[in-house]
Amino acid sequence: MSETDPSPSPDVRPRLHGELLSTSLLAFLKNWNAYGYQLTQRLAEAGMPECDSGTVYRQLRQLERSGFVSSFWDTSESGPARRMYSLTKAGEIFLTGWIEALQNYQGVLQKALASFDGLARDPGANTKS
Amino acid sequence: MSETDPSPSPDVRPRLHGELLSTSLLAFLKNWNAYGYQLTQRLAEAGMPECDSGTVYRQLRQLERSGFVSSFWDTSESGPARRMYSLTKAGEIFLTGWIEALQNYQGVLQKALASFDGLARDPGANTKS
DNA sequence: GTCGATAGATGCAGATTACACATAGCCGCG
DNA sequence: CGCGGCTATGTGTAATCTGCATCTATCGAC
Repeated sequence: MSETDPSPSPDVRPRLHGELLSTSLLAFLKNWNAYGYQLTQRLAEAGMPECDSGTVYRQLRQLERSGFVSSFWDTSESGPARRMYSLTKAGEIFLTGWIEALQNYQGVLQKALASFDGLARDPGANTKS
Repeated sequence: MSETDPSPSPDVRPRLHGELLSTSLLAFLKNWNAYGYQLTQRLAEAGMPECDSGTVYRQLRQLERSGFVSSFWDTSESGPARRMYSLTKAGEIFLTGWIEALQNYQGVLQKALASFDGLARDPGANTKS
């Protein structure tokens, strides 16, 4: 009971990044072409915590390297040139696969949380197998 | 339409790791004490793709360092000693926060996917601001 | 004693990240 | 005109994380 005090307090806030970030970008790019700055703002609005813009730009470049998005320079508007991104077919396929995997993951979480909810007994003698 | 051929073919399968892996472990440990080997198998059964056992062990040690789980050596059964893990209060709190963040993330995804679904028009003239 | 299954851990090369900082174009203001 | 601020993108670096292979050790069967 006494070790519920992690003095180093290591980042108790969940961070959404990695695949979560890149798939969010892909999702935004579905049905909508946008550039990095825009996506960064949109992500922040949507409630993504602490989205570093540098990371967003690098992720976009990597998504392009992976063939999931394509880009071109847009100089039609005033201001600095923008790199407009759009989702490719491969990106769409990847996104679909990810959403499936995510639903599976959620199912795992919920099943794990629901099992043994009130009856937690000997771990070695569970109902499985 | 012709660039849908990424020659390097970069891993088109979504991988669940990082926070997804660690939170799955936490979820399994809620209401259930277990050791690494068991969790690795459970994860694989649950459909987690490609769960490297080395990574699982390392994640567990790190979760312990973070104060989200605690462990002790269990030598009661026959066979090699097992390191039994259980969720701490901090781990529960973290897990709860993660689930909230995940639901938020899913909301972001779905909103992003739903917007402009059939009416994708000029990206510069969207309804936002 | 040897083999296989169980159980956990580590070394290493490569990838990924957060943070800070750098670049450049445009706008308004005095 | 000069200057600061906002837009927009990019990079350097240290720290972290990952997958794969490999290693140790215990036990039961033969």
